[in-house]
Amino acid sequence: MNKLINISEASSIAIHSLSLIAKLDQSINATQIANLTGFSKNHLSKILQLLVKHDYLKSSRGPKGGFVLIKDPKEISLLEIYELIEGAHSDNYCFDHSPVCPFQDCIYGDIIQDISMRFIDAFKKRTIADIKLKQNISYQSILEKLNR
Amino acid sequence: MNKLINISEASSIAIHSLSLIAKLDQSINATQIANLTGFSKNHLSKILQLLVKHDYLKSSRGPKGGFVLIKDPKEISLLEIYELIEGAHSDNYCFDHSPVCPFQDCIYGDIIQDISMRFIDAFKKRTIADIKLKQNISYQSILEKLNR
DNA sequence: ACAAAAAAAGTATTAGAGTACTTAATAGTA
DNA sequence: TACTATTAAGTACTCTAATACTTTTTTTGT
Repeated sequence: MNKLINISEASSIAIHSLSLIAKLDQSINATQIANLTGFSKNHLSKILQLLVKHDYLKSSRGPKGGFVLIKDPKEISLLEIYELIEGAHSDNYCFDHSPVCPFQDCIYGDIIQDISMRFIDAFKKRTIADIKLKQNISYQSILEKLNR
Repeated sequence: MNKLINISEASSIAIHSLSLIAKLDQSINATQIANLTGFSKNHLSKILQLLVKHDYLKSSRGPKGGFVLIKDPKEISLLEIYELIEGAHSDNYCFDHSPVCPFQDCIYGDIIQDISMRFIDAFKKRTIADIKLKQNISYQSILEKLNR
């Protein structure tokens, strides 16, 4: 199944992981995050490395190691994470092929600009702190899972 | 530059080509379309083949060969071409990894559904006939270019 | 010091899009 | 009727980005 919007598994992992880590006041390791979210541990690890390198997370190695958040989740927008992973994006859908495109305006009409704008707006406003755990999933129940 | 919306060069070629062919009452070949639009002739040819196979175009080989439209352009929506090329799309951005995702609702909020709906609506309404040539580009001037 | 755990770094595989090349069909011409 | 040029159709290759896997390094508890 093709996706209309380009959101790679990589950015999905980044946003999920940050949200989860933000809810905890102790460190959590890659295996635990993978178990809780269902992403592959390998891929997840790679993304977490990136988030460490960009100063969203602090990592510690060895037994009892793991990751903690070192930024205020209210200050982390989905957009900045999305762009960190996917790179900056453009809403120019002319493929730069034709110096003399014979068509008036963009053949797609205004829709591309319209929805790009909406997406960016929404992802700029929404922060990691806005993402909530299910109500029946308590901090307690997560900790229990971690220790299995 | 990454694109927010998944529109491959392939669907762009399909929509551009159909629109151009729709404006002509004589056949036009792949080289000519490539010259007018700036797409690579190779890629373009491949896409035109697909459109022939799906009964949007009729092709003829040999000298004076080329392509003509065999459907009413008012009846061809951008959506059907888009989906023909890209495949059916899904707006499920849960990557199907976790049977027990710990998050409430979708972490992205409602934005994905919202803009998917807008996109589909717009692409369903807009047809090949709606795509206009630039005002200063006449049928005549296209024909001139064709014969260079 | 040693062994186990964990992150980090490096390597390999895969899938899809786009490209290049080859084959088959057609029309004009002599 | 055969020859040649032209054009679409078909096939095979390449390149890249995303994801998966493996090895190395660091750390901690005994």
